[in-house]
Amino acid sequence: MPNPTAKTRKSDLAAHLRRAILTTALAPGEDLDETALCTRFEMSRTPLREVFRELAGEGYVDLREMRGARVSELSHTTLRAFFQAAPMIYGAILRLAAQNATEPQLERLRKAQEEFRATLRGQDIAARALANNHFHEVTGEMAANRYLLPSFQRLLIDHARISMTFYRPRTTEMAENLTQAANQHDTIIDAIAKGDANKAEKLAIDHWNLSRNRIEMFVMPDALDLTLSTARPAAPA
Amino acid sequence: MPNPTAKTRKSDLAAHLRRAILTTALAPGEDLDETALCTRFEMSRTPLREVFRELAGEGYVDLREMRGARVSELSHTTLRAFFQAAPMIYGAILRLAAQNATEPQLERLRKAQEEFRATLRGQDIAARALANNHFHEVTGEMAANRYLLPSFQRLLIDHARISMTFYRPRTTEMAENLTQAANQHDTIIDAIAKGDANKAEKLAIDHWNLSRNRIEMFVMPDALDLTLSTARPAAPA
DNA sequence: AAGATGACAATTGTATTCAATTTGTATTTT
DNA sequence: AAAATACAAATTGAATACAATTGTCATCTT
Repeated sequence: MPNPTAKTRKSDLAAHLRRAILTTALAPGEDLDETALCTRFEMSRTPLREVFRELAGEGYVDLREMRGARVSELSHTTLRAFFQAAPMIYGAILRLAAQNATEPQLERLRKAQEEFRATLRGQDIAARALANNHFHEVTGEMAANRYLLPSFQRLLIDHARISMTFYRPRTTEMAENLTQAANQHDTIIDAIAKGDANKAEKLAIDHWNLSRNRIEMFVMPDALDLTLSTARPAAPA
Repeated sequence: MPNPTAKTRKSDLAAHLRRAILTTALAPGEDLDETALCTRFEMSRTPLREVFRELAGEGYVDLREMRGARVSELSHTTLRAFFQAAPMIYGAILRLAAQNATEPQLERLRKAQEEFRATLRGQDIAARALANNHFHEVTGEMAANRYLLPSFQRLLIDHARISMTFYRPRTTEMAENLTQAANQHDTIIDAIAKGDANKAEKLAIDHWNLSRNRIEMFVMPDALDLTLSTARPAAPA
């Protein structure tokens, strides 16, 4: 073998791009320079462009005719679609996860949660977003439903990016919110381990409601704008 | 322009493959020969392989390392996942469609339904599957939710293929079942036109239950195999 | 004769080259 | 001076040539 890295260069590049996009190191809408990445990862344009198409299929990037690849957009309007779909999809994912999870998968979920908690003690919000993303990806695997997975993974991509955009905990209130999320992860693990599908589904919905509150705290710093949220329960005081 | 077809060859190939896969002219699991398709569509391997990756992202084909592309599998076990996900996703799609549909979209939906009814009078089951597929794709557009769409489109792919595999109406009973499906399409159009989200969601679930019954009529000619469907209402006598 | 080993053929992946399209810039025209 | 057009540079798409991998068949060994 002439180059020991030859075989993994493509997956390395894909992994790198995924991480960079999830952490918004590559911002939504940013375009990706083919030639720059070619030199950086020491490969020709052909395999690189194949990686682009692969990532496009997963929802990480958009490909435009004769106009190159760019990181998929994260517009204001997609937030609405996001919170419309997220509770339902994730409810279904956790319901199925509770029904189908294997012991090795559960072990990996516990480990993912451990690593997520570790990031709570630090200040690296990118690491935190990735750890949280990984936790949820494991639950997606557990569900083992090829029809739900593509939607779920798109939700996870944008969830990570929304986190990076909005969740920079400044107040103690928001820090508490994070701890609460971690606690929810624990109860989710518990429900899956017990095979309690109904509880798992309910916990999923709670988890996303918490997420929504956390975003609303940021998007609407005070209760000035009442046109968007009419009759919702107030964020936890 | 040296070749007038040059620009559309890729989309032509993609469209051809999609149709062939939906109608099972290309059977699930069948491998796709690169060189054969290259000569058939008069293009080099580079753009062809890009089309493969594109279709892989949409769920039409599977790409295996160093082992070529093949039409995505449709195993017996996926049927279970299919009917677990379909009612929920399609319920959500029709709910959103009722909320968001525009008048031009409604017009296209009515036209799609007309064409579907036309296929009921003929014997071309491939044309029927494609027309039905198109009807549902329009509803997917109406929903305009980028998170739900990828799952929905995968469901539609396999729904078309399952139709081609199982729904060859031999008995009058099954022909009636098809007419019923067409009638449901009409009521769905009505609910969307009126913006009745609750009704649209309910109709979606009914529609898939009818689908499931139709499949069960075929998969289980008599009630011998009870491991898959335990306590469900019997198929319409 | 059965299994293993190695060479060859077929297929897939990558690099390079060439062509077509877009974009930015400069010049010309009004 | 502003706008429009033409030209050039940069970027993207496709084709061909080349390298690496896999699978098959034949031969050799036990």
